[in-house]
Amino acid sequence: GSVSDMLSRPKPWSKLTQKGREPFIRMQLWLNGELGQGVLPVQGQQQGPVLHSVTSLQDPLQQGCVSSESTPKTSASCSPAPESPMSSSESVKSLTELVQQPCPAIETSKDGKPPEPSDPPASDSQPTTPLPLSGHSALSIQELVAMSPELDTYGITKRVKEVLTDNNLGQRLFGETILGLTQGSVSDLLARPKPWHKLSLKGREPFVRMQLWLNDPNNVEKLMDMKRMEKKAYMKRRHSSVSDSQPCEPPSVGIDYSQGASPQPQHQLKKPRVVLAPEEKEALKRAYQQKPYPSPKTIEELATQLNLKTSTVINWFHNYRSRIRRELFIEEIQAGSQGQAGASDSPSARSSRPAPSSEGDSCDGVEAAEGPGAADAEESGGPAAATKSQGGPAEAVAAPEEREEAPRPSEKAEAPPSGTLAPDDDADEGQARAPPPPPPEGPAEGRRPVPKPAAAPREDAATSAAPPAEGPCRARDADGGSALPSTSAPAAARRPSSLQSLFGLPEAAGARDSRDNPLRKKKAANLNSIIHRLEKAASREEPIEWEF
DNA sequence: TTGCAGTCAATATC
DNA sequence: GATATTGACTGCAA
Repeated sequence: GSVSDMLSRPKPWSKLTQKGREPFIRMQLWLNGELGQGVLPVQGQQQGPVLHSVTSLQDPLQQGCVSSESTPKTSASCSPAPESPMSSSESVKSLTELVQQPCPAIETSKDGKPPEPSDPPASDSQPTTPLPLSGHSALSIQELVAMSPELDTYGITKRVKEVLTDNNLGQRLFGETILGLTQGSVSDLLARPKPWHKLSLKGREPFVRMQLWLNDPNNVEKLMDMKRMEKKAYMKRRHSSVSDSQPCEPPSVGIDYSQGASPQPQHQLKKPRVVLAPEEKEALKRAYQQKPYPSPKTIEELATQLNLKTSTVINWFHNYRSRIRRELFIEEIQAGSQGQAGASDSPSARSSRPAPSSEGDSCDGVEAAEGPGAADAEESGGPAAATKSQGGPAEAVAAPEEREEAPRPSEKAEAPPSGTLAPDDDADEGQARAPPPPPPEGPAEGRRPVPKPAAAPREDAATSAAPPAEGPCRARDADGGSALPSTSAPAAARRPSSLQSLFGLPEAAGARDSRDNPLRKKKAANLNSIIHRLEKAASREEPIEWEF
C-alpha cells in the first residue's frame, strides 16, 4: 500500500521528511542498479517525477569517479541528460545538508527544474555547511556511503586538488567546509588516498563528500563565498578588537592563563608535543625493520634506551605501520594507473615521482634522496618489472625464505655497539605474537653492534637484533639490496652500515642509492603487510586474497 | 588486549 | 599563509 501510494502520489522532495526520502533514495539506487536488481522493469518510471531530486543525489556519486564498472548503466538510465547540474548539486546538498535542515528549497518537481535556483551561494552554502554532520545528516551521508558505488579515490583527490589549486582555495577551507575535517587531515587525504576497497565506511565518507562536491556545479563559488565571508568576519573581528584596543580576549577560552594563581591552567592541559629526534627515529625504524610488531618487552626496552615513553614508542609503531601501508597503497594505485605498464610496481611509482623522498619518508624521511634514475633500476633488480607486481609482494610471499638469507653479517660493518636491545627474545616475541613469519630462521638475534648514530643507543639493539627475516629484510633480496635499509637514513654516513647490515644488502650497500629508500620502504611495507596478513591467515586459517 | 583506521592538532616546511 | 608531517587519541573489531 505504501508503495502504491508513493508511486502514484510522490511528494516533492522538499516536503519529505528525512525518513520519507529514504524510499526515494532506495528507488533511485535500485534504478541505478546499485541495489539488487529488481525484478520489475522499471524503465518508464525512471524519470518519474519524484525522483528527480533523488536522482540527482545519486548521480553525483556516479559521475566522474565512479569506478568504471559501476557507472555505466546507471548514468545512462537515470540521469536524464538534461539533468541540470543544478539539480544534482542540489541534491548533493540535500544529501548532506538537507537532512540537517529543513529543506532548502530543493524542490523537485517533475523535471528537474531547478526549483531552487542556483543556489544562493554564499549564504546558504555556508550555513548549510554539511560538515559537522550531525544527527541526520550524518546518517544520510552514511547511507549514501554505504550504497555508493566504488569510487576512484585517487581520481577524486586528483580532481579536488586541481580544483582547489586552480581556484586558489585552501585545504583548510575545503576541509572544514566540505569535509568536516581539519587541514592536516585533508592534506593527508589528498596526498595519500587509499583505494576504495581498503577504506572503511567511515573512511569513504570524505571521498563521497568530495565526489558530491565535485559534481556540484557551484562548488567553487560556494567555497569562494565562504572564503569571502571568512575574510569579512576576520576583518570585522580585527576591527573590533582593534577598536577596543584591548588585546581582545583570546578567542577561545583562554581566559586565565595569565594569572599566577593557577600557574598552569591551560598550559598544563596541553602537553607538549613530542618530537622525536632523527636518531630516535632511526633507531625506531631499525627496530621496526627487525620487528614490525615488537613485543611489549621490546617496546619497553626501546623506550628505555631511547628515553621515550613506552606509549610514544607504541604510537610510533602504530603510526609507522599504518603510514607505510598507505604509502604502499598509493604506489599501487600509481603503478596501476600509470600503466600498469609494466610491472606494476614500483617502477612506476618511482618513476613518477622520482624523489619521493617524501614518501619514503613517511618512513624515514630522511634521506631519500637518491640518485636519480639509476636507482630504480637497481631496485628492481631487474629493472622494472620487478617491484611491485612482482616482486613485491608476490615474491615476498612466496619466498620468505629466500630472503632470509639475510643475515648478512658483513654489512653491518659499522654497527655500533650498543646494542642489545631485546634482540633475543624480542625477536621472538615481537613477532612471535603473531605467527611470525619466518623468523625462525635466524635467531639471529644477534645483536650486533649496529652503526647507528650515536644518539640512539638502543637502536642498534634493534638493529642488531638480527634481522630475523623480517619482512623488510626480505625485501632486500627481492631486489637486491636496495630494499630496506632505507632506514638508515640518517646521514649518508651512517647508512652504509646499519642498513645494510640489517638488511643485508649486499653490494647494494655500497651503491645503495638513496633512491632505494623509498623503494625499500615500500617493499618493506609491503612485506610487512604480507607477513602480517599471513600471520593472520595462519591463525585464522582462512585463505586470503592477496592483492599485490 | 592488541592492532588498526581515521583524525586531530602542533609543528615543520615550503 | 598554505601545505605537509607526525605524535597522540578515539573508537572499533578480533
